[in-house]
Amino acid sequence: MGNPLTDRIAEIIEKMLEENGGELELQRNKLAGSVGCVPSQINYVISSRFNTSRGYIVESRRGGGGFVRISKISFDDTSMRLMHTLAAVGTSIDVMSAKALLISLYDSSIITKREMQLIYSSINDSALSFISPQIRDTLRADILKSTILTLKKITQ
Amino acid sequence: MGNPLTDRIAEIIEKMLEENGGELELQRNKLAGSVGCVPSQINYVISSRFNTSRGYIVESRRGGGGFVRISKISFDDTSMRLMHTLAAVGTSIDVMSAKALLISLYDSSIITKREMQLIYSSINDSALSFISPQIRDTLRADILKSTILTLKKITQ
DNA sequence: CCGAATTTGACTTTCTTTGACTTTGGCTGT
DNA sequence: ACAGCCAAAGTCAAAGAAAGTCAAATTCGG
Repeated sequence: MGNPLTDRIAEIIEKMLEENGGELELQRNKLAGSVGCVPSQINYVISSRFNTSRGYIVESRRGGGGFVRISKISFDDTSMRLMHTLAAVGTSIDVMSAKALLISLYDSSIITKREMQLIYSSINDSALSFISPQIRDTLRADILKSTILTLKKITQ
Repeated sequence: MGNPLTDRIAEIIEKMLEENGGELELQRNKLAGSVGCVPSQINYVISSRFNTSRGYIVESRRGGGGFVRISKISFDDTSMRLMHTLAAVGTSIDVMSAKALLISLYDSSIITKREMQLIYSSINDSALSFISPQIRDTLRADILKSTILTLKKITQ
């Protein structure tokens, strides 16, 4: 216990997210200052608690006026199906299985044919040919999960 | 948050562009004065936000009565446009530029908003966080090019 | 005690802001 | 015509402002 820093920071962020309807923009150094930790701790919290597989989308910008934007993807309607798909992707997925998942989403009219083709073009082996085969499936899973989460976010 | 100067100036220019049907002539020092910044800041905004890869053409003249003319490129031919975009991606591309290209394709009605968001989700830093930063931009370019080629194939 | 999670900080990268200096073009007086 | 002045815009590099990365050190749960 000791209530690790990470948990306290995660709580703060969750609270802010709730107050802001699931989306917030924070300044890494400000938050670190107010909590009294080093800035990179915020990165740790975000990558360990607000990552894609937990249903968050994170964007950021450096330099003057920089920020970190975190948005939570809601868990409601059609998204049950998408959550299921997300889980099916797991931490690693091969081209064939990925294609099958996409076809199945298309069959259920969750994505259009065009969208299916576009998504497929971003995860097939030729798009990722530059990446070594050992980690290609992991990367493919990451990309696919990011896309599915976005789908969840924008479908409604 | 901090809403950097650059963004405010870019917004002003965008608004003027819209009001003028995609073409405008401004005076660098006047604009700088009215915004309250140093003149060269305007150059920074223009080169970082209104460059060729974002689909703008910039011309200017020095001396008395000088001006900066910014015009938005309009491609009537979709396939031409996609080839241009493909070239703009090159062998490596950062998130900001990639996003700008996608927005520009959306503005030209070549992709839908949903498609823009989906493609973006497959190339943003969080999707590729597993990949080392040194090669991330190269991978991003590969994925984006693969997607654009598919777009070219399926857009009749 | 071991391995996983956390904490820390030095270093890197990206983006923005500023200002000193340069270049260009038009105008004016001769 | 043209020399010189002035009014623009351009260039570039340094300084500043954030966020990101990485790995060593520490702590925690089993």
